[in-house]
Amino acid sequence: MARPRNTDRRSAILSAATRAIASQGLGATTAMIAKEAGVSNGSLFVYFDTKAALLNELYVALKTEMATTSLVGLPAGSEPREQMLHMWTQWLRWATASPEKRRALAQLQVSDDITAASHQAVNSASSAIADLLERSRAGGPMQDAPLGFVLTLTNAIAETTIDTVIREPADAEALVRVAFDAIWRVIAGA
Amino acid sequence: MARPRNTDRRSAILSAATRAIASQGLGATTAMIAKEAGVSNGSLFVYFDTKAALLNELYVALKTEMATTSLVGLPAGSEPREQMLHMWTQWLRWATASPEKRRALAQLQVSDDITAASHQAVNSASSAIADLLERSRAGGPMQDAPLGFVLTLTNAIAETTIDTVIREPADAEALVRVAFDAIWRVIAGA
Amino acid sequence: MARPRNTDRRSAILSAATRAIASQGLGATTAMIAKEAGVSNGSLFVYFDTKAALLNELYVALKTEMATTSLVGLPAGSEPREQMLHMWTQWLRWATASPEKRRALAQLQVSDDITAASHQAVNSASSAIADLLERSRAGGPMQDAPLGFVLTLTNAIAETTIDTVIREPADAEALVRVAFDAIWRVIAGA
Amino acid sequence: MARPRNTDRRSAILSAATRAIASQGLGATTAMIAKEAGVSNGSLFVYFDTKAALLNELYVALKTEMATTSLVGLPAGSEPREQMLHMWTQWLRWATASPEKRRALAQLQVSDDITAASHQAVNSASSAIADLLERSRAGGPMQDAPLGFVLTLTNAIAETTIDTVIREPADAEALVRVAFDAIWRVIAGA
DNA sequence: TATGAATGAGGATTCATTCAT
DNA sequence: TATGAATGAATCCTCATTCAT
Repeated sequence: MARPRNTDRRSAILSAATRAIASQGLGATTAMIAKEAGVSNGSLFVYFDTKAALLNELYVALKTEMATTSLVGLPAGSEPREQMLHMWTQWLRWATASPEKRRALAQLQVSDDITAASHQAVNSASSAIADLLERSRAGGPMQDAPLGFVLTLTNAIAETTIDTVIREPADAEALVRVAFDAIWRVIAGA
Repeated sequence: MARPRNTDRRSAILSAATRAIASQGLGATTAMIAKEAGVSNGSLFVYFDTKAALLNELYVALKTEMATTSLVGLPAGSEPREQMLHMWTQWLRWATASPEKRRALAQLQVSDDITAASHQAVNSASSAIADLLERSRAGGPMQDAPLGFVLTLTNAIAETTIDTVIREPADAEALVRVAFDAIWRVIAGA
Repeated sequence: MARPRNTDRRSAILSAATRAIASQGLGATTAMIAKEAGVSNGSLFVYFDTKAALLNELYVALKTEMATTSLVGLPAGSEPREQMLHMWTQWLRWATASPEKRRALAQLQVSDDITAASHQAVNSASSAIADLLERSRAGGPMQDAPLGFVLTLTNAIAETTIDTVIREPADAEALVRVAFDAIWRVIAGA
Repeated sequence: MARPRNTDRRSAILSAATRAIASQGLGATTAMIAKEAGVSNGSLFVYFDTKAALLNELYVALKTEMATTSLVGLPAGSEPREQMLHMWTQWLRWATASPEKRRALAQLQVSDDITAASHQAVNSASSAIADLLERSRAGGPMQDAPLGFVLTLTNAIAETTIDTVIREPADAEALVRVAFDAIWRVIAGA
């Protein structure tokens, strides 16, 4: 049952789940999600074996989308700092343009339902980001730390920034610049 | 008169809740918690009106304990960096010594059951930390950012570090040092 | 499409509730009612949002049935006394034929769970009875009393009679006749 | 444990139960009642073995008080109608002066917790009333009906009247007179 | 005797999942 | 395939009653 024809329905459900989780948290019921998707209760289980399966798939989809979007139009030949800044800007654009996706993702990230496999899948999906990070930290104070740590760290800072911006969009621009400088200091020193 | 209300029981429940939440997540049932505390199902509700009330109290207790412990023996006259380092060390010591408290706290932090009042209570409990942060960033690149942002940012970095250390305690010492330098770079520049 | 919602099931639950309440009182649990109806615990809540909702619906259904039955075959052109006697006879027939309905109704009538709306709904359902009562008391000693009072009074006498008849069916016939005369004396004098 | 010294406490509890039941219905918890009585939870069970025991005792006490009060100052040598009128007046005075007792009694009367023994006890307590009723109906249309039936019937009419008066005290006086005439018509004819 | 802490058997309700149509 | 009715285990919480003090 895991992959029937109608792709629209699948994504309708995933999209509904995003909205439901953003507003109700992980406690959003499958009934709510189905209703939000304009689909029957039972249909949800035609497309996803389990609520957990839905959650995992949504997590991977959201995180992958985020990674992909962040890399769109990356200036190929530029310096790492330039590229990081580009990524950072894209990332924030995505998150502020889709606050519901961001909120849902934040919830999913800490859920016990997300399997190690999903976390793994996401990691490999963001290998391009990892590469960029690798190049950015070369010769810097973080060069000997585990790459995973640097990744998570960057992610944590980014998410904190995003959440602050979403909550108080007043001085967003300034804040975003300050935050990028902070990230760069973390990764590349000075 | 009557059997006096047993303060041990209260803390037994809080402590059991910590363990249960650390291992089962916020879905840990009141029955589990009561059993783990060696207390009857109904007794839990003698001490806490509601599961949410228990969660909130636990959150405040844990976070306050973390803040208090981090400040124990703070070298009064020293430079901000010295003091931050001290706090950082203490913080990590607490977290690594009590991984269950750390895990429970991580879950509680994102729970919808935690009221604004509890978050407020915690904030005021950690005002000393805020002060230290304020002094540390003076004249640095973060001096104009909202203090709350700097606080959350520091917190995020710390927690990421702690989680990594807990997961892979191999090169803990080195990692901790690297992470502190990163934090200092974020807050104070250079 | 899907399994159509079974109307029998609804009435099975209502009917089971009647029996359960007749024998156990309003404390009859939803579990008992569901079991008695040959339905799962959860199904009860598919048909009734709440135990209180079930109770209210049952109350209205029972009282309406009682009113309707009492009016079946009412001799249209007859004198009020004739009509009242007819109603009285039908009423008693219904009550003695369905002692469980009568007992359940007695309990529901005094329940705090029955809303004003339900009481209202019942009132309008028994407007034909009210009309008959109005005609019967015309020119009699009760002509200036509030109609609601006369209605409740009649109801109280009827129910007392019914309960006595159900408890001791020995001289039912005589008792019923005596009681009717009493009612008529109350309403119409002489 | 059924009858310890301190009579004040006993009656404090009974009185508290009256108030609690009047306002909360039979669902009033023993905790509520104890608190209302200014007595500890556990003490209630020193005086009454069981909640049901408390309820039964309260029922008997209330009903007995009602009967006794109704007979105070009964004009000894008068005609039955005169005596009935006196009783009726006293009864209504008691009920309107103590609406909480009346409300509690109404609830208790239909409770499954009240044993047959309690109902029996009440009957014998109101034997004087029964006597009066017996004399009143002599030679009338109710002379051959079971005495118990006539008693319950009278009671039902009285209670309906009381409830109406309590609910809408506007034309109380007129209503009370009309109702008495109705009762007398029921019992003694014309 | 008086207290109120402690108990644990329920009780109403929810919800992921199954299944008849 | 799509539906939504049906399920029943699981959950939080209540409350009469017991018992240590």
